[in-house]
Amino acid sequence: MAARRQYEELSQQLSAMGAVKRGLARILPPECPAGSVAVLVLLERHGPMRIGRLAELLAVDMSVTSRHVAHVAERGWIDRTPDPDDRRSRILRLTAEGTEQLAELSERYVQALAGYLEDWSDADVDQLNALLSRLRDSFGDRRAPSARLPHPTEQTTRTPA
Amino acid sequence: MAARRQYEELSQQLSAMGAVKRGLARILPPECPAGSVAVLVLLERHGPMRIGRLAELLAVDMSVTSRHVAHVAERGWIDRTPDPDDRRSRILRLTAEGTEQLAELSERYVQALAGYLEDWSDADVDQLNALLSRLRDSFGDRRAPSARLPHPTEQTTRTPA
DNA sequence: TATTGTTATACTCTATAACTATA
DNA sequence: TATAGTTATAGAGTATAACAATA
Repeated sequence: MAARRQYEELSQQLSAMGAVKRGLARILPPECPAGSVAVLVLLERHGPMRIGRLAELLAVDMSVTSRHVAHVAERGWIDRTPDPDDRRSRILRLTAEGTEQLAELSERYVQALAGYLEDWSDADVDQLNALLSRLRDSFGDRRAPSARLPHPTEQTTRTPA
Repeated sequence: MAARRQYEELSQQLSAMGAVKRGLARILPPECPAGSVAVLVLLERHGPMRIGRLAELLAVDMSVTSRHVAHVAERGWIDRTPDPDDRRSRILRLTAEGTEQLAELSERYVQALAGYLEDWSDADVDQLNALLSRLRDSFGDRRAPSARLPHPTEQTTRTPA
């Protein structure tokens, strides 16, 4: 349990992260906004999955996920095959083009970060990664790359009907 | 200079911060979205200023700042008095109502963070604050609470005419 | 002419709610 | 009836560009 002043500063720091995110977003190609990147990355990390699972990992509503997925599917970066176990669903899978796009994106991110963070040590970056991962955990987000124990009360990311 | 894998993870962590920001945004009253909070906080920390300076601190375009400022001014949280030195500008200043609103917001943030981060130590929060501050610095953002040395090449936050 | 600020327009990301198809 | 997914609509945040007033 930390002090009031620390929390005030943290809320400031978090709201200021917008500038950092915009800095990273600027390096993306116009056809591939941040939402698309997130879809591609999660499909690579976790393998093929249904849209509901993806929404959970993204920690956004399924309706949002549906639009991001439509965007990347239109560009051929993923395909959607019927789920044999449940015909309401389709299985999302990265295509070869998607994998290629992802490699290109990763290259851009790494280049940009290497430029911005040239004076950061290995340990600094590790520490920041670890703290951010823990922060997301504390906020109840269970997205990669910090997958954890499944919770007994699995919350849905769904608009309540 | 860190390794490729660390940069890839960091870009992931940063994009995942959206969930944390949404978690914090949900505690705000409907009349006072995050953009308004940022304006109020900066006016409290830095004192009265013009809109151009505020845009710089917010690290967003002046057009965006103008809208946020209009929002908080309409609600009486700031006032705008003509700048005697330059009649194109007005000086933005927190009102008593604004200060009150800010106290209420601060309370909400602290409560929320204390809840989310109950198992974080003092030192953990300090460390995260320090790393986030440094991260913003590395991305060239000069917003509070990590004000630093002024740069000789003061970049504008302005749409290029 | 250049600068400060405002406004119009457009785009991304998000949530809520209504809807379709299947379970 | 309930669930998986889609679509329509709305709102916040942002940027670009055109504009007004002043320097």
